[in-house]
Amino acid sequence: MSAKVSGHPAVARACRRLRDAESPLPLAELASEAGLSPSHFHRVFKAATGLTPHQYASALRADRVRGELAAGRGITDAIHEAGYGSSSRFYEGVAGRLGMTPKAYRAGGSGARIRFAVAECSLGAILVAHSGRGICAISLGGDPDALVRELQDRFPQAELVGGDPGFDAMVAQVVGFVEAPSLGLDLPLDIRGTAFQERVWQALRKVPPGSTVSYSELAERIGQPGSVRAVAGACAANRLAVAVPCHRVVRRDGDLSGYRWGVERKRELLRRERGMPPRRGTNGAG
DNA sequence: GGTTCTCTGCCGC
DNA sequence: GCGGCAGAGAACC
Repeated sequence: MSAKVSGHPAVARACRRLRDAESPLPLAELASEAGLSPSHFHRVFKAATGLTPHQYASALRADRVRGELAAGRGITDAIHEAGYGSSSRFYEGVAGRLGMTPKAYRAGGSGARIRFAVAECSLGAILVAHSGRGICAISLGGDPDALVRELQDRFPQAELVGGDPGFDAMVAQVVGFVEAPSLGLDLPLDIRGTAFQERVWQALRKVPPGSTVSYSELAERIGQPGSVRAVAGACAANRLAVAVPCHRVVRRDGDLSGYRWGVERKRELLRRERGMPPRRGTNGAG
């Protein structure tokens, strides 16, 4: 277990440097501060964080924009404050980071179009939502209406489009994946989180079906053994059931801990992934 | 459109 | 574990 986080104080320091830096830091500079060659530092950093230094830095910048926008700052100011040299550069990459324009983001998703559908699977109702970039929500529950309300709460201003017939094939693919996670999901995901959350989610996606990790193990895997609570928080913030397999995180003592979509569903997912027969009475439906 | 930087794979120590 | 290099691709101007 307590896999020692192989000599990564350098990485932690680099992360702090990136956080504090006003302007982008070149790889060579980070590496020399870490006392490593650029190529080796790059490898070590990615192994520890799940992101390359460059990806990590842009995730941080996007965090800052989100923070500035959430604080009600003007869009141009927010982009500038976050460390983007020019707004055109920000807009080039923003679709990927925010999933929508800054104006739309600030307005709670207004103008964004989110297609969704609710289906039945063996775990009850399942909602799948797509932002145009990728799947932005997969949620499970007993009551389909509640799932839709939850989506609406999350994107209060977005235009939610349901019942799109062209959407069925994709939903079927997601349902198939939920029924058998080991098959993998061959669809792009629209994952949106803070830099830290994205690291945790990356690490989660590397946990193979049928196995579990503890929160502290996960914290070690992202190179921050002291951040167990933050890791648990990031797991809890996951919006993509099964695709980001937060159900594979359990307490060290074997306790299942919690699950956004119901601890019974977590139990059932884990049973299936271990090749055990499905249990009756888990799903709300039949 | 050219240059610089990033990123990865591979090999050597 | 670490360095270095090559080649492809992305970022930047």
